[in-house]
Amino acid sequence: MDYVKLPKTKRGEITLKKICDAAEHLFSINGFYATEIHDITQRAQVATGTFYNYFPDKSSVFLYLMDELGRKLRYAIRQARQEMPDASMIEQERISIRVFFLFVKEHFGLFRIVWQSQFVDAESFKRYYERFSAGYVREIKKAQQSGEVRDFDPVLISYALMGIHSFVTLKCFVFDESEPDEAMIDQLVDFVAHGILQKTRRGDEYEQNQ
Amino acid sequence: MDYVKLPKTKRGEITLKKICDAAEHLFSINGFYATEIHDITQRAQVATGTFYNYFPDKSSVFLYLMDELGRKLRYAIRQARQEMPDASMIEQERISIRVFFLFVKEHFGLFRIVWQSQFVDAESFKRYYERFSAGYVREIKKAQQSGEVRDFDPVLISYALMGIHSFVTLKCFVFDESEPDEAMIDQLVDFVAHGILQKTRRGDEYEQNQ
DNA sequence: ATGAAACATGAATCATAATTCATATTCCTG
DNA sequence: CAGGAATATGAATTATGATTCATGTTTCAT
Repeated sequence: MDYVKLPKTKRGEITLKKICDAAEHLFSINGFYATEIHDITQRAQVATGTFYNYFPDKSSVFLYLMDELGRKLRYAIRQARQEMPDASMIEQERISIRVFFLFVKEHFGLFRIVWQSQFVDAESFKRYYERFSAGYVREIKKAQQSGEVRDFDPVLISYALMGIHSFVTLKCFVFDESEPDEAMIDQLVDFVAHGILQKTRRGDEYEQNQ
Repeated sequence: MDYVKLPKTKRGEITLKKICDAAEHLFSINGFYATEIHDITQRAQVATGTFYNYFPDKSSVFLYLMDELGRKLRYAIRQARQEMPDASMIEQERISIRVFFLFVKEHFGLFRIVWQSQFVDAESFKRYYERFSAGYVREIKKAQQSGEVRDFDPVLISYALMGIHSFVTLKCFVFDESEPDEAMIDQLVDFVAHGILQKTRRGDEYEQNQ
């Protein structure tokens, strides 16, 4: 909201969009430090100086993009969840995962931008995940009250879930350069719901370790 | 193994150690790009040029450290697991988590170094997690054969577990600047073992989603 | 003890890349 | 359609920081 100087004409809007698109692309491929302003402006087909009509400096685009992408993703997840308001927590989790992967597919940049942001601006990085966590915690608490979910620390679980999403994304999109299929999502949801252990003799093992 | 030119005298060994310690500290606080060679040599109390007696360039220390730390961590986990060779998979997982957190506490650098490495050298980054995953997969398969663990894709689960560890570390060590206690580890292990859902009516919900 | 190999030094070099700015062009309201 | 506001330009400035290198010191095997 302060990272960017918003344009006042149609032309300005187009230019800003071009710069943002170019920046998102380059940051996600090469990272923050390896991306030069010159690269961005070149890809956006504008002069170097034009960049500075919209952003005070390099970090600003980066943080602006992160903010925007995070906002869009949270919105997309919220929307998708609201389409199935009566679904159980675990079904909502399936929806979240699906939307998350879909979003990462569209905006591959987000993922790498967020991870790198901790070295660009630690506060923004923290804020990003805290916002996400907060949304999760709300849902988890609700599900705990309804008796669906057990009495874990919701914050802890929210980070565990985010960790699962992030690392599966890493494995599929980054390492394998493919994308998760529905069978994979099924497994993940099942894992989150019931854990990795065989279902037999379940109570036993659980008690013995407390 | 190629990142560093190993010293041939006692003095050289001491110097290399001083440089590595300084680098690990600075990289973990400020990250790769914000750390200058000059900072490292200053903290190590050696001249700037001395650095280049041991490393061909800046990325080399970084990747060397990552390699060493990764090796140490895997070794520590393997050792701890072997002390309880008859423990169940899930108890082994408890041990791994505990050792992981302990290691991060001692070498906070590792965590941030690894995360940033994807923008320094993507291959090293990938290799780091693949090595870790491989260890996990071995254990998971064993536990699947013994019937303890269900028939998930072991690779998928290995990344899910690493994600949980990493993000809980992030939350505790980085965001809260505290450290996970034993109660937290209990919850994590319980979550991994049995999932988040209430234990009642377990089979039902599970079937309906397949 | 000696001298060739190792190691240490830090000022100087060199390359890179963020940012500025004076000027030119385009927009759009009245 | 006039003219002030917006926007565009890209060469020049400036800062930064990695890397080199010629020179001096220390190590240690013989």
